[in-house]
Amino acid sequence: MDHSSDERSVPTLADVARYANVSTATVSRCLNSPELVVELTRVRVMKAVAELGYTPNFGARALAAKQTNTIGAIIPTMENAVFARGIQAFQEELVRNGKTLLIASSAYDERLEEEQLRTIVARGADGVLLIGYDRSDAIYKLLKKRSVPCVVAWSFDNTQRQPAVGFDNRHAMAELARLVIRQGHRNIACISAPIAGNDRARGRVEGIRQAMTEAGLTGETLTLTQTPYGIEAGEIALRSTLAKSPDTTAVMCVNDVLAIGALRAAKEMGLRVPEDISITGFDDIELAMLAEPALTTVHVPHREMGRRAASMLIQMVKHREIPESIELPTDIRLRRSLGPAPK
Amino acid sequence: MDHSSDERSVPTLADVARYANVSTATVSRCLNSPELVVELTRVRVMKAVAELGYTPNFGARALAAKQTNTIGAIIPTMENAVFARGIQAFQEELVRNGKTLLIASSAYDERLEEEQLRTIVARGADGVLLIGYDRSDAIYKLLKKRSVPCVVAWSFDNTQRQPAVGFDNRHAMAELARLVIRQGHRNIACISAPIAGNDRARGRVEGIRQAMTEAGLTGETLTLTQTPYGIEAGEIALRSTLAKSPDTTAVMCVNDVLAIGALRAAKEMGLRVPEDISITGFDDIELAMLAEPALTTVHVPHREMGRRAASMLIQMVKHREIPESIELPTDIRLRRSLGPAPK
DNA sequence: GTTATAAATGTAAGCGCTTACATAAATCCA
DNA sequence: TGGATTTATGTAAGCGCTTACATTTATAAC
Repeated sequence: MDHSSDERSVPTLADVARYANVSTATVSRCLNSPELVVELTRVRVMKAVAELGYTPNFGARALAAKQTNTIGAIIPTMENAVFARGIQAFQEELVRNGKTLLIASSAYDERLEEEQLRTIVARGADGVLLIGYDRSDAIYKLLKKRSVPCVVAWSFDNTQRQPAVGFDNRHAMAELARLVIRQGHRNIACISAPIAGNDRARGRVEGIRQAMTEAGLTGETLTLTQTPYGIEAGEIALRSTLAKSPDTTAVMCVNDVLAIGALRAAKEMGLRVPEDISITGFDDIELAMLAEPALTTVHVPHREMGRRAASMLIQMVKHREIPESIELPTDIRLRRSLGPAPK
Repeated sequence: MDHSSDERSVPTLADVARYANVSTATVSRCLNSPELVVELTRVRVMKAVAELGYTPNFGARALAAKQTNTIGAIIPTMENAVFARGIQAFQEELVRNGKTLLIASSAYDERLEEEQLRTIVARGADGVLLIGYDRSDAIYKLLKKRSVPCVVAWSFDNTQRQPAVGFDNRHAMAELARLVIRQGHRNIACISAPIAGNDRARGRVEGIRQAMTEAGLTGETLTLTQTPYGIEAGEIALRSTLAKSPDTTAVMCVNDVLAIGALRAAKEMGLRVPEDISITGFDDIELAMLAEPALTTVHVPHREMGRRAASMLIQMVKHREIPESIELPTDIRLRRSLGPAPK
């Protein structure tokens, strides 16, 4: 079978030490703080490392050093381009700093998120990235108890204490809603992801409400439809929205994917966008620009968010201090899908 | 300083053992092979675990058990929706089996891939997922030396020895090319990702060539343009393709993203698709159906691929045997972007 | 050339867990 | 009922590394 422990087997620190004729401590130092070892020795040791093809055993290292150089991230799903992009940038920044990414997805499920966090913490992640603030207290407590630094991304709210890198969802959406209202829309509907346990979606919906109130649209209520993620889900949601409120002239979606679905459903129903109905999104994924008509949406700097979240986390791990949260700007991309309200 | 059994610090196995008044071995058994422990004791131990909030230390466990329950994956980039989707499914299947995903991205760079693999292996991944066959021998050797099981995804080629879950890129693209040729196209061009070190792209290009040869299109040579990934890159590539070969009537792209770019450039240049020029893609991402006109492409079951790759890897880790590779079917989605060749 | 000081290396004690082996308790069978 | 099994638990030896501390060697200061 596989007697993998011949002389062929995986070399250990001790093997390298023997081969280079030094102590294990010296080898360890060559690897971790080379400046403590005189050049001559260091060269000899490195040669031994190379010749034996030695790679440190992670478990042993973690055990002895109480540091894993691993950062965990729990995101709702990678299938959402927005997260995929942010996480890609996050990971690149980690690698640049010698960290590895441990990844898990929660499928927008709070219980699953907690479970995943437990395994990530048990694996000794030095820090964790979480999406949005909303989650059970148990999670924050666990993090605190194990003193694992944590940063929140995709949200920014200065009433919250968690360090975050994100943007103000409510504010960004309110801005867009004001624009919609300025176009004369009064019967506005919103298609949202489920807002329970999702402060990003909730913030966006609240933003619309806020803008409506500001504009004195108090008689009209906002027609809100909650739905899962996906283009098809957006299509269905538009139909049910129009069934509920046939007078709707503008549909604001909390993300571009739902908006694309809504756009499609509108076309299928023979409605012209934006002449008969306006539709807006959020995120500004590539699709937004490509849609027909192109989608008015809120642009979010996903890559920058990922990158800065990584830096922040690395700082927190290194210096054990709580940094200032970072609020990133968003801006509105005005495109054809938003037009004046029909008479 | 920290007498590790204060109530404040992280509890260890020994703490649990003391609390439950059993030996550490028994606690360990309760956690790993509960059937070896009599119910009464087990209940007591589990209660202790819960009350102390104990979580096993991963490093220690890995060190002692020589198993990490971690699976690594190195993908070119998560920003490509195709990989994001496959990896999401891969990860879900891992979690279902109690494994965690360690993820890295290579940015299509062979050297980076090797480096990432080293760190993943050093972290004791029990198995690794790689995309495509093409890579330096050093990588396969490393894997072999450390006897880390590895499966290749997104490619299937029964002349290769690596276990794989994928599809035959060449064959799938040849099929599509035959269709294109049957529509009367003779001046065909291809926009591809760089084919060096990318057997998927290369296979697809070869598929086109093969179909052309079969059809006796030997005089005509295939105009090949290689370009990085991205919609914009696709646009630029189309322009340069048409500059090189103005007679081109069909442009086959090796993925949908490039095709979308090409589509857009064609429109900008005032060309009608498919009346003036036909364009095809590969992957069948959501965008393909949404494009105007909708994109003819090859549908690939990305999620299934991810899921089955995970199962295969788990089997390999558990039973230490080399499984049969799995060839997944692809099928052509005929949509408006492909039409008969103009006169 | 001492001796004090700094630099380089070595020694060995864990880190928290698993598991082979030893021991004790429970069950079986003639 | 007493030994032979079987079942449950305990003991303790590592797993491969880091690092405090001890020791040796080089350098500086006089």
